[in-house]
Amino acid sequence: MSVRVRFGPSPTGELHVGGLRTALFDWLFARHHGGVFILRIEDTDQKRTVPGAEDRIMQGLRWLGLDWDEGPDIGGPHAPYRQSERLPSYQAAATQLLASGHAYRCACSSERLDRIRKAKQQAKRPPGYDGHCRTLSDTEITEAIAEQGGRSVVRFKMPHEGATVVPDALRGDVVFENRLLDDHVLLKADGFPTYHLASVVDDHAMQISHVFRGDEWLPSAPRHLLLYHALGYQPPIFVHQPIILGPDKGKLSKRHGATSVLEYADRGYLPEALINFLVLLGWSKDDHTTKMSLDEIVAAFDIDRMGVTPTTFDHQRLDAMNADFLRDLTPQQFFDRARPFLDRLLPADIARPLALDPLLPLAPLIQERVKLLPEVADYVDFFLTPGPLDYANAELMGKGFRDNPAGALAAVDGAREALLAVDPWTTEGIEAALRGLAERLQLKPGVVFTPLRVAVTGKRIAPPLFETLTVLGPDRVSERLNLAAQRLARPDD
RNA sequence: GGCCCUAUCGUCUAGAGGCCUAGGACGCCAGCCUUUCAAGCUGGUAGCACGGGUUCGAAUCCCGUUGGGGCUACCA
Repeated sequence: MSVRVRFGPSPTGELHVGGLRTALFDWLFARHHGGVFILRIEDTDQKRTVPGAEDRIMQGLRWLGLDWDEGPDIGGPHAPYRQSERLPSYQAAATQLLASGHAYRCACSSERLDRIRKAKQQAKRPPGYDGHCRTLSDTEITEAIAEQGGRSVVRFKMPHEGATVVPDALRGDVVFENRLLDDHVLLKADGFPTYHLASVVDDHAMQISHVFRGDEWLPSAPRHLLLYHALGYQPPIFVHQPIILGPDKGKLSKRHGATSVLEYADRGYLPEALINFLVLLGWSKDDHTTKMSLDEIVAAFDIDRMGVTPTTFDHQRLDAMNADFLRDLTPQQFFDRARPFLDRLLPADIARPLALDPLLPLAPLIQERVKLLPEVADYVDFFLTPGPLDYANAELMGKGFRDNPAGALAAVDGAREALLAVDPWTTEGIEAALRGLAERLQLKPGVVFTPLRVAVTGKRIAPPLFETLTVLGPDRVSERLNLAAQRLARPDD
């Protein structure tokens, strides 16, 4: 059987991690089996459809590199791939079900529906439609519809007896009592289908072989299965994945911070890290692998190693993974990725385009210090800024020279002098000179180096000192050291 | 309330009756290294929800309890 899977987001908002994980598994499964990955927009709810959402969903998928073989933008053998453009096929299916006696028209008003729902809830009976119109004769229902101003829906005629067995690829057969299922709506009054009808009709039309979806769909799976039977279709293989929980163990929602995929891009996560993290939420390669390239994942991915237990989204783990992937980048790749963030974050007085090439030697040192791309700004701004650095004198003294400007000044002056003799200007030469200085002053290196670090970077936390000085160059170093010396000589300012 | 899913360290997981005095990773703690911060290395902390079965033997199979989650729309 050829593998054909679809991701069917509904354009009602952002693509969040839950949906993304489903898309990822779809994509991986298709790629692993050399199958086809289809993007289908499920916009059957006119009221909730958000303009622009479809574009943003596609942007998110593209950012992750999840490319589709058939979709609304590129077409395909089963176009269109937007459900709002496939209305005739759902209407045809509804007509077929009406004719075969598997469905019936219903003219109940929403007021009546609300009323019976509330009554049933109070009576501790399962809510759901009571089947009022199911028993009406043709003339009666025609009359009722006329009374409602011509509005009607089409409902599925659930069997009152028996059970429906849903085969799930992850948990085996799941049994549902038919009598507990109500006559759900297939075709709404506005002529649009519900998810139930639309997905079944489309999955059949598009020859979908496997349906991956969140397990919140499991309770309605029997409805779908029964629909397949009623329409005479061969059902696909269902794979209901466990859902992703938020840190509070509830269903992941907007409340849990960045849930939109694009927001992860904005925050400086690498797509490869997000993918690696997400795929491990509900799937494992073996008993020890935690880091994989996309190719490795595609090669190893399959249903047999998917889990069934709900998983919690752990930001710390994502961050650690992102840091890990960041370190694997080459210096050039690293800056290429960081550049958009630096453009945005660095002060305007730094000329654009940013001259990052001279900093390339520092990249590995920065890479092992950041978890997210925006943090790079803090490690490079002092290399690029044209003006004097902004810092407090207390910073300059650090812990080693606390309330001791004279001590700090001695260190700075000593460094100025020691550095004068460094030629050529190399990391090794600088290190030798400054270590020599610390020895002469009979102070621990850390004590001596702190004022120097603050003088040249403006901060306590920075890349390693010697490399920083190397890249900064003798002129700027001496300029900054002089400024620091001046400030220390006037402790009151 | 009803129905469905589910239950291994705090988190993600390995485990498909003996290989388990339960393995890996993130986190956390300690030590080493050390010019700040990191990274790295070493070690440590911590778990089979509970109760019954089945079996020579159960984290693994069955039943129940409890916990967690989901669904219960003319939303998806």
